[in-house]
Amino acid sequence: MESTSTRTDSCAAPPHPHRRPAGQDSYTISEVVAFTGLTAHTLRWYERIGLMPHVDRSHTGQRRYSNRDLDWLDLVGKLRLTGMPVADMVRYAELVREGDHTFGERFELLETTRRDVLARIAELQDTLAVLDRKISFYADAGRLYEQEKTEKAG
Amino acid sequence: MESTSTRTDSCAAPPHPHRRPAGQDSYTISEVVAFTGLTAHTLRWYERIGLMPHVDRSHTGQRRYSNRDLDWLDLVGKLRLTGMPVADMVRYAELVREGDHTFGERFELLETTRRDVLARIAELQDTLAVLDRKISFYADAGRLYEQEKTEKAG
DNA sequence: TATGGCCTTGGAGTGCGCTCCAAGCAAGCG
DNA sequence: CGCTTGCTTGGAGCGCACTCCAAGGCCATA
Repeated sequence: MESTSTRTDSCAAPPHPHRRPAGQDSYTISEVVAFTGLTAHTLRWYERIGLMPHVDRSHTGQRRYSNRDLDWLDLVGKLRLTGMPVADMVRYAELVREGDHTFGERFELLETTRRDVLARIAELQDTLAVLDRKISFYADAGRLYEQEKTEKAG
Repeated sequence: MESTSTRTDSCAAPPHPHRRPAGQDSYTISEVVAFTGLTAHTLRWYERIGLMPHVDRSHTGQRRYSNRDLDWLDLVGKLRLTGMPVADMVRYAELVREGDHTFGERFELLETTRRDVLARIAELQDTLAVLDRKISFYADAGRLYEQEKTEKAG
């Protein structure tokens, strides 16, 4: 994925149960839809905008995805969850296509993303604290409300 | 904010330096822009779609925001960071307007949001792990690359 | 042979969250 | 008075990330 040389990215992904072994890894678009949760429209759109490396075709011109493609889609899915714009992911894909001399730039892009993710987690934890305070306020208020009703009734 | 009764939400916010004391809390839209980072367009749009409680007006019809409004905007800002759709925030605002009998529903909405935020944090930490693996891969690859250059040169 | 299912394409459409525009009003200043 | 600044409004427009459409090809089964 990251490398066009023999030195490939061996740190890619944990094993997936539905995957076929190397050599027989040829999935139709609808299989990939089932695996990833993306729509076929989105998969084709990713290709159009340059977010996918070249995808193999059958003799009738239909897409045939490889394990490598699935790995890439996993990464894209993760990056998408961080809120990274698609344009930035396309940039990363371009760097991968350009070869090993872009290692440095890829490194920096990932580092920046990492910092963004850390900041995002911090923001969310901040928000969580606010939510927790509000939730316990409402829990207390709810108890008081129930109590008042009982007192009025009794 | 949460309550129309005397039992108000006392757990709202840490002190903000730029705020004026109760009684003199009357901010123009451009002041609120400076405080919140939102645009005036967005502030007016929030009002149009029902995301703001009623905002005071000056004798000439200009908006005058209160500390209470700023607290509300802080909360909205936090919820926005969680990715909560604006429509859901509008729903929450409606519940607040409807009065104390919606406490239960507000509680549930916040609880659901809390769970979403926890899930989101977990996703991001997952992504962080992937990024860290890739980053260390590129760090190693970069070192190897430098070494090769040196060997060729030497 | 025909019917259905799965796939192909370029291009148009959608929903969200803003973002901006045109036209106009009120206040302050030289 | 004219000019600038800051605000008002309804409605149109924009960018992103899809999402869908129309029209058609290939092929297996009845």
